[in-house]
Parts: sequence; C-alpha cells; structure tokens
Amino acid sequence: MHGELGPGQTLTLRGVAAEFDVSMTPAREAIRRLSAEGALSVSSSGRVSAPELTADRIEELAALRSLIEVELSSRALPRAHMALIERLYTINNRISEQIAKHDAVGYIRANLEFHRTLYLRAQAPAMLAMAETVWLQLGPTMRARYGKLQSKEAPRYHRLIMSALKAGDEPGLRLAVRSDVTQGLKVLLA
Amino acid sequence: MHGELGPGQTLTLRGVAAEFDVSMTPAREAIRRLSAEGALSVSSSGRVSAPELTADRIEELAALRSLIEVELSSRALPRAHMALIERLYTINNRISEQIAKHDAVGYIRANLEFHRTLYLRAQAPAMLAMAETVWLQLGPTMRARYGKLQSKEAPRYHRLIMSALKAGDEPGLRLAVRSDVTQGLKVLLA
DNA sequence: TTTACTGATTTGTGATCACAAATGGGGTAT
DNA sequence: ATACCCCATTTGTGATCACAAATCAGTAAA
Repeated sequence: MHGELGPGQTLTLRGVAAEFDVSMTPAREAIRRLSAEGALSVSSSGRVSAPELTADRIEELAALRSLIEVELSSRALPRAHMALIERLYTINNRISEQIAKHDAVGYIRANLEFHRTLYLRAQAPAMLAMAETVWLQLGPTMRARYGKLQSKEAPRYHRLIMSALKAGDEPGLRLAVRSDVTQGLKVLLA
Repeated sequence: MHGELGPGQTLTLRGVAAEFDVSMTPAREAIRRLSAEGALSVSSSGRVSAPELTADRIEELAALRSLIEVELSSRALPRAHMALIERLYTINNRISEQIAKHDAVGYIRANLEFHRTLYLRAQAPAMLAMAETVWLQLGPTMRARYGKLQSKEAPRYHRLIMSALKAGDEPGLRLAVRSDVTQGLKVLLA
C-alpha cells in the first residue's frame, strides 16, 4: 500500500518467511490474502509479484477511488468537527515535509493517512475497507511514479478539502475530493 | 456468494478439507482468501463463520453496490448490442423459473448472472471484481431473507434496465440499476 | 431451575517435509 | 551472434504433525 514494493517486484514464500522469521505457512497466508485483495498478482505458475498496472486499469482504479472516496467524505462531513480538521492540517504539513525530504514512501503514507483520517469519520467500515483495497492495488505504481517526480508541491486540493469541511459545503467537498483523486490519476498516467 | 451458507453458519478447516477431499492446507488458503474479501468473518479465536450483517452494514454494502454497479452499467451501455440484451431476457426468464420453484440459491445465482452478464460488457475487470466482493459479503444475508420470502415476483426493474439498454438511454439505465439495488436493499431490511 | 466447574474433544496455528514444476544459467550447435 | 537445449537450483503445493487454546458436554452445587 505504501509503495515499499515496486511494480513487477517478485516475492517468494521462503523469502518472505525468512524476512519475518517465520515458517512458510504464515508467509503463505499473508501472501495469499494480499493476492485475494488484488494487492499482489500471481502468475500462472504461482509466482507472486507486485502488479504492473496497465493504463486502463489505473484509470479504473482511479474511478473507483473517486466513487468511493467522494461518498466517504460526504458521509464524514456531518460528523467533522474542528479537532478533526486541525488533525488534517497537521497531517498535511507532514506531507509537505516528506516531499521536501524526497521520501516517496513517506509521502504516500502521509497522504493516505490524510484521507483515512477523514474517511474514518464516515463510520462506514465496509466502504473504508473497499477504499483501502484500491490503495493497496495502486501502491507499487504510485511509488514508481512519485519516486521519479522531483520537487512536487503538496497536493493542491487538500486545502480545498479542508476549507469545504470547515464551511460544511458538501458539493464543494465532493468536488474537492474528486479533483484530488483525478489529479493523482494525472500524475500516474503522465 | 450464492447463499449456500446462512448467516452465522460456521466452517472448520478440517470440515472443509474433508468436504472437498483435500488436506487442511488448501482448505485453509481458500478460507483465508474468502476472509480477506470479507466473505467470511473470523472470530477473535480464529473460528470462521458466514457473516451476520448489521442493518448499518447492509445499508453500506447496498450503497457500494449502487455506486459501482451504476458506473459499470453506464460503461457497458455503449457496448451493449442486441445479442446481449436477448441474453439478458433469457436470464431474466430463468430468474422467474427459480422463483416459481422457490429455489433461493438458484434465484440468487440467476439474479447475479443477470447483473454480471451486463457488467462484463463494461470491460472493467477491477470494478467487476469490486462488485463481486460486495456480492460475496451479501450472499448469506440474501439467502436468509429470500429463503423466507414466498411468491416474490421477478425483479421489477430488470425490464426497465433492458429497455433503457435497448433505447441507449443512459440516465434511464443509471436510474433503473440504482432502483434495482435499492429495491434489493428494501427486501434485505424488511 | 440455574449456575459453576471440570475434563474430553475439537480446532486453529506454525513448522517441516517430499515432490513436481518452473526457472535460470552455461554450454553447444547453427 | 543467436537460438536452443539441458541440468542444477529455486519455488509453489499439498500433506502431516505437535501443541496450545477454545469449545462443549456432563456433573455437581446453590
């Protein structure tokens, strides 16, 4: 999810088992679970690797993000009080720090935390799980793109999201979230 | 997905292994994979069962169905030619037959085939997989409800879906699909 | 009748192993 | 230089096992 694996990077059962100092059995379960969510792809011979997404699939996943996350933000809006918005500001500053450090994994992690913090307020665990499944699938690709990008500014639409939250402006919030996702898509397809 | 398991019904590794005449290992992988998708829930002690959904969660899953399936139908519309629509008619008749036979599992299966046939045309595998994950989670609950319902008529909105397809009417199609899902939700919460 | 306890049984977990298939590299022939 | 082939090694799969925890039934006490 955080882009610790690049697209196409392969994993072996014994490798993962050794890395976490367990036997093959738990490693196998973890890998199979991630494959079931589409986070890892298995070749016909059973070998597992981080997925290399086609442009079509990236577009699909971005469309899913948009559908689900707009709904999540909309459901979070009535429950969003000031403490939450301040927390979002803090996280947003952390995002800028990670960008300054050129830390791709840190950037992705902080960016997702921004979104998750907002969506947790929606009290919609099934939807949040769906959104996270999508993030999981996009992780390796995001890392590959953001790793190459130098000196990107902090996500422009995050400020719009926060001010729409503060104003209780639902249409504005929906638009801001959709724009943020779309902007992310543009980066991935650039 | 088809409601062969009722809500709360428990599964054991050794039970599934014996049922399919394999060892515990493949049974475990299958069960863990289904748990990862939310199709089975695991208790804190690791025991697995078909999920018993709360009303809140059912509403969430129905909202997800609506979001994703409306989008899928919309993407399928430009590619839907006459042969597809005729196929939908055939499946819809099969649905009526299953209702007449009071076969809950057969009804669910045919109903999902109707939707899947349409959505396959969208050429959006990631979205379809998401929709199927939702169906998977709703399976046991649907069976429990439809099993009790006697003499239900065939889904009213399927005809609307087909005529909107024939007319190339996108807003009408979106509305018809949303109505069909909403109608299904009403049955589940009744 | 209900509650509490206890021992037999069931059950998930992690580990290990044998085996077949796939992979990858080095050498040979064209 | 390229394509092909062959063999050592890696890798996933399914099976089995030991063990601890949880579950369940049956009994006894209140």
